[in-house]
Amino acid sequence: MLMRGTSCCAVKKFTPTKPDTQSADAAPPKGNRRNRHRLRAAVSKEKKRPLHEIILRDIESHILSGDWPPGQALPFETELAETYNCSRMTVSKALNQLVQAGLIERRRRAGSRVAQPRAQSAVLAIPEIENEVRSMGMSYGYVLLSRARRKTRKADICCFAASPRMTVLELDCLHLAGGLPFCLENRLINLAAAPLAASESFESVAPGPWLLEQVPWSNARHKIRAAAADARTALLLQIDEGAPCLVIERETSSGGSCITSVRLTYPGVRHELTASFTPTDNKVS
Amino acid sequence: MLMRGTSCCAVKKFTPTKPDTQSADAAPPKGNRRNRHRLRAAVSKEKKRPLHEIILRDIESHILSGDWPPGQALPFETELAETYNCSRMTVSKALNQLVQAGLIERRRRAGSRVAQPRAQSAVLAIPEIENEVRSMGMSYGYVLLSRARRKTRKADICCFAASPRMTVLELDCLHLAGGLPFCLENRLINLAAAPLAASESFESVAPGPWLLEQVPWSNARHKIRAAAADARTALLLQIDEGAPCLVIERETSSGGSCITSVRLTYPGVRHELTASFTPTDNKVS
DNA sequence: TTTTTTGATATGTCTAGCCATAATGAATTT
DNA sequence: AAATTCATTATGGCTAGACATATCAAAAAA
Repeated sequence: MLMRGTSCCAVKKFTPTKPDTQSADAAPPKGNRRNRHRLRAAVSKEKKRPLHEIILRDIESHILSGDWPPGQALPFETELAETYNCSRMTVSKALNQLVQAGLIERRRRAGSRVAQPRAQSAVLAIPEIENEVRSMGMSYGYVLLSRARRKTRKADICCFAASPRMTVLELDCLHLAGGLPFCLENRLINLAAAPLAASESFESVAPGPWLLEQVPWSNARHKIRAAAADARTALLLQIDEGAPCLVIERETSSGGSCITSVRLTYPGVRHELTASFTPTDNKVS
Repeated sequence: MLMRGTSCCAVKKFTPTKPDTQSADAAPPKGNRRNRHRLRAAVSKEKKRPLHEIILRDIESHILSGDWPPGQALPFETELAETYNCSRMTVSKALNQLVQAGLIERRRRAGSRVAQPRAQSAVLAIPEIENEVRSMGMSYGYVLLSRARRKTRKADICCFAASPRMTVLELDCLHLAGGLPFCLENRLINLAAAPLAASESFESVAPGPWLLEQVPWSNARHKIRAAAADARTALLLQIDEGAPCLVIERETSSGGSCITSVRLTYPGVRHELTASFTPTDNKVS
């Protein structure tokens, strides 16, 4: 109310490099908008990208280059709106995405500032084994080693160990790549949560893909560690006993109750997990 | 243009459970808005949470519960706007957050639908080693083993190996927890990118924290694998030669040029990486 | 029959405002 | 001096539209 003139949007912004050709002072909103569009296209050669993304990338580059160090206060929304000649909402959209990416922090009266670097984090992709094998250009094979129904034990992977005894289906399977052992899978399925598993043989379909079809969605917890191959593992994976293996354990739960847990054992020499992380564009590759 | 009546916002929405008390047909926008606010507070007991988040959680629960299976088409934005008695933009915000979370997919003419479950992914937190040790309630120690300036070699971690020979600072250090070896660090620092490193002894400060202060921000690539300890590693970590180790390699680059690479070797038996992942609320714990 | 055109439509982007809310600092009261 | 009030201010949330654009399907043209 006080600052009517500069309130939400800069109604008129004179870019130094290219003065507005049509300087009709009280131009109707439509005409003004056209002008802005043309001006934007002329100034930033990138015609296709939406404005909020241009703003995001621009600010991101200021931060990534060290131009704006951690703790640095960003211009206010209204100022940025004027700078980019757009509405406050568009700026806000860009800034909120930067908050999500962890690059900036915002507080209501205090404004926005560049965040302090946090703990290193990474988005880790743990693909379906079949896809993983095929994407390496190798043939995929699957063998069911054992299938048994039993009660949970203390030694079981965490979520099953914690809860009182429940009936689970235990599967041991071997995934092959190019005819050679690729990964050993030890799987527990909560029969209370996925009763259909009891009538599935799992001889031709691996439990992972099967479960994906059954259980709607999931929250997952992973543990990754290195371990020495025991005698049985060594035999099955055709490696030496004591050889290092990469072990990935995953518990999948849905709404508090554990659905399944799995332990994947990869020969250490043959397998590698990769993860990449960029602040804004954090895609799982 | 055709569907004027139902275009953007449902101007009037009669909730079955609570018919609108003020049924002034052409109520001014302001009064109407007040009504909506009161109505919303009465219907959904959650007063504090913003509407777009309520919508997000609501749709999320439909998907997570399996009520809306993968491939299921969601109601259109306009329909949801009517359902929740809000504007299309608010619905759009919620839906776009669900896209970011990977729960739904949207296409322009086709509408929105529940996404097929993708490759398992997880947000992996790789903390600063000192914090990691201290958070376990153990004392932290740091020892610099060697410090040398040299040219890059073919055998160096990828990004350095790829580029033509450049001058790097190579550091070997040992991190201790409770007086025992915890992690072995092999670090390369690009002296062109971080020239100040040349005049830092790294005898009292580990290169990780030091670099965080120097380099503004970073994109990182990680590789995780299991490997057997070689003679030197075994000696330094006080484990047996050939014992399994968890090896984490990280390359940090900024704007295309590699800043630093690091190989962290943890004794397999003593260390575990954990990662958690929930579709929408994916926090690094 | 095949290709092209055309219209319909749902989302994508953006605007120019509105009011709410949290945080701050100054003025006022206790 | 301490506590309380109060105006200020920047972000948070939201609206009621507008136009843009991708895309699907049906009609028209080849």
